Parts: sequence; structure tokens; C-alpha cells
Amino acid sequence: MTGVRETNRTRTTATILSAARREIAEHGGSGLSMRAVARQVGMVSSAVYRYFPTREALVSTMIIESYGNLAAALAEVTATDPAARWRELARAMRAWTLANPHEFQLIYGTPIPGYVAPPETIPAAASAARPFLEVGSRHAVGAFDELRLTAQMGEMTALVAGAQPSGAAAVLAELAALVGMLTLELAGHFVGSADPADHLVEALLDRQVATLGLTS
Amino acid sequence: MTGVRETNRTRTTATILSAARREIAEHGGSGLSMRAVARQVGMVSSAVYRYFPTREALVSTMIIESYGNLAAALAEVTATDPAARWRELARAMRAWTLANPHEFQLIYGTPIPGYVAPPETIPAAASAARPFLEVGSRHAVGAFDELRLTAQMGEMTALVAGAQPSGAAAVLAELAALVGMLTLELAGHFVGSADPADHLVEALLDRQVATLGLTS
DNA sequence: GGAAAGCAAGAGCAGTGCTCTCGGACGTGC
DNA sequence: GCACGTCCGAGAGCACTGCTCTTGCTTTCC
Repeated sequence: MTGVRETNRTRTTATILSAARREIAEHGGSGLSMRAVARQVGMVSSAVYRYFPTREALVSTMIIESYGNLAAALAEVTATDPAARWRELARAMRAWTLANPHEFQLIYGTPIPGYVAPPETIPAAASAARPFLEVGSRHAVGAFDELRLTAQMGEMTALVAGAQPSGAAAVLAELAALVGMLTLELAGHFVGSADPADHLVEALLDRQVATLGLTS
Repeated sequence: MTGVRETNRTRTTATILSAARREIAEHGGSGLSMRAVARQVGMVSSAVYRYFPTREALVSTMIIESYGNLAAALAEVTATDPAARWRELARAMRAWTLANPHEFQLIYGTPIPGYVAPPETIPAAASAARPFLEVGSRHAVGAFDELRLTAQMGEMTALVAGAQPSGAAAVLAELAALVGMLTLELAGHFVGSADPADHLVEALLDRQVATLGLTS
């Protein structure tokens, strides 16, 4: 019956995805091989194409999964004081990134050449950014209070009740700062200077809570 | 005679590199194909391996070239007032990045899985960071003035006369912020919010000159 | 029971990085 | 002038890749 078929199908899909996850953890996103995935699940490669019509489709699904994993890691944060909460969110993001570097690079790293993010990834990306927006965009931030910039923040402020446009822009910039720091840390750019980067990150967080006006 | 042979060799090497540059501009770093490069220079692929023993060696050489190109773009900046100079350096970096996205991703993007930066790239990377350090690390920055962090800044402050350890750390963080913003912009993460990102970047620069104490 | 749909397997195509062997061109020592 | 060694491009070949197409078995539907 249909229900069972559906179940089998989604189960096989899940098996393939978890095998792909293991592959990516070892060889990175750009090194993901459909044939290697097939081998892991005990299929021949052409069978995998029944479930994912293309390598890119598999990767896209994994990107959405990874956004979900990151969002779940952020949801574990319990601190309520704004400054403390921002710090904990950032630390959780860093911890998740260091534990799952290839997943981080899947979502924030170099897109595979020719890759265009499918629209389904946009809400997934938003779910990872939302916790930061919720705690960080409550106050206006002077440096980001420029008309043509705040005019672009409509969709961002709609995500979060009580968000200030300039605050949302500032959060965007601070998220970019976080992503940049993690990118450079993962790529080893701090070797010879701020390596390990723990202290640099903590100083960044001090600066961020000050910039965002999260007095604690 | 030896001199001529050397000349032929370096000329062929240069030809290969420029073909590889064109390939990367079109297909990205991870899509660089030794055979496609060979085709472009009218050789068979095995001949290319006389000049670059491995694909990774070709990429490494291109990474160093790209650092040089970025450093050259930064060297065009003439502003002398510290705040203006920081802004101009950042704008030059962004302009170079938008004009050469694949080269940017070559140096600051996801490393090819299994890739470890060869030691030759370290001075090349430093030459791109130096102009920012020179203008931005002259003042101490409170949020980055922590002992265990400033203790890591020895190599950085040695690069630049009169650099403050906390200022150098702050510059490192601000460079990461810049890289993060450019990474997200290139990957299309701002589509739907700060796209185009011009205004967000300008606001970021306002915030950066304030953080670094570059009163203008 | 027969038609239809679902799905795994296998062969095959065009591409990849890389290796190895061959053969011609060239500079050098005698 | 001739042999030697070194350089270097060409070609074949190996193991791999993403992806397609055909074949045949199994399960579901009526």
C-alpha cells in the first residue's frame, strides 16, 4: 500500500542522507561522490539517482539539513540576559562549527561553481539567523542607521517582533563577522598569530555586545 | 645554454598559469581541470605535469599569485588620513573581490578537502594583511586588550613598526569581519535583505573606524 | 490473473587526475 | 663528428567520477 511504499522510500532516502553525511565529514562537500555513497548503502550508483536526481540535489538537501542542525544547536542556548545570550549563541555556533567543519563550509563556504541556492534554503538560512536577530536587533545602532540601508531591512524586521532596522543591519554585519572569523579559523589563517582563536573570539564578543548595545 | 632553457621553462610556466587563471575565472578553483588547461595551451595533459607535478601544486602557485594581486590592488590606495585610508583599503579589497570572485575564494574560501596551505603562502598572506595592520593597529583597543590575546600578537606587531598588540588583534578581527561580509555577499546570502550590500558595507566601515579609534 | 508502476542492477559514455613509456630535440665532452 | 645525457612533448592506459539507458524482477492496483 501507498503508506508503506512511502515509508520505504523515505527510509531509503534517510539512509542515503546519513551515508552522505559520513562521506562529507571525511572528504568535504566538494569531495562527495555519488558512487561512494552508493557503496556505503550497498547499492549501485544508478540506484541512488532514483532518490536524488543529481549530485546537486543531494547536496542541496544536505545544506538544508545542516541549517537545521545549526539551528538546533542554537536552540540549546538558555541564557536570557541579552549580552550573555548573544555570547552563548556565538559560542554555540563556534562549537558546532568546530565539531562539524564540513557542514559549516557547506552552508557558509565557497559555493560549488555554478551552484545557485535553491529557494528552499532561504527559510532554512533564516532559521539559523533568527535567534541572533531576536536578541540583537532590539536596539537602534548608530553606525547602521542610514536611510538606504534601513530601507533594505524590511524582511529582516518582519521576522522578529520589535526589531529595529538599524539593529537588524548591525546583527547582519556581526553575523558576517562571526562567519568570517570561523572561516579563517577553519582554514588555518590564524596559524602563527591568533591560534588557537579562543581569546580573539572572546574579544570579538566583547566588542559585539558593545556595538549592539547589549548592556549586561 | 642554460639561460635560454630556463627562459623557455619559465615562459611555458607562465603560459600555463595564465591559462589556468582563465579557467578559474570561468569554472572556479575546485573546477580547475589539468586537461582543460593543457587544451588551452595546446599541450597534452601529461606535458603540463612537467611544470606542475600535481593539480594542488598549480593551485598553490595560483593562490600565491592571487595574494600578490590583492596586495597590488591595495597598494594603489593613496589616502593618508587613517580613517579614510582604512575605508579606502576596505573598498579596494571589496572591489578586487567583486571583480575577481574566484580568486578571492581561492585564498579566503573553503580549502579544497585535504589541502594544507604550503608555508610559502604565509608571507604572501601577510603582504595582503600588512596595509590594514599599518593603518589600523596604531592605537590600543579596549575590547582586545586581554593578556592571553595580546601575548599571541608577537608576530603581528613585529610586522609593523609602532603596532599595539590589542590594536593588531582588533585589526585581525576586523579583517575577518570584512572577509565574512564579502564571503556572504559573494555566496548570495544577502539576497532578500542587504542586496546590494553597498550600504551595509559602508555602515560596517563606519563601525570599524570607530572601533579601531581611527578618528578622522 | 493481468496490467502497471517501482526499483535495483549493469553496461556504457565522456570526463577527471595521474603514471609510464616512447621518441625526438638539444647541449656537452671527447 | 659522434656518442652521451638531459629535457620535454605525445600517447596510451589506470582507476575514478557524474550521469543515462536498458533490462528484468518485485510489488501494487484493479
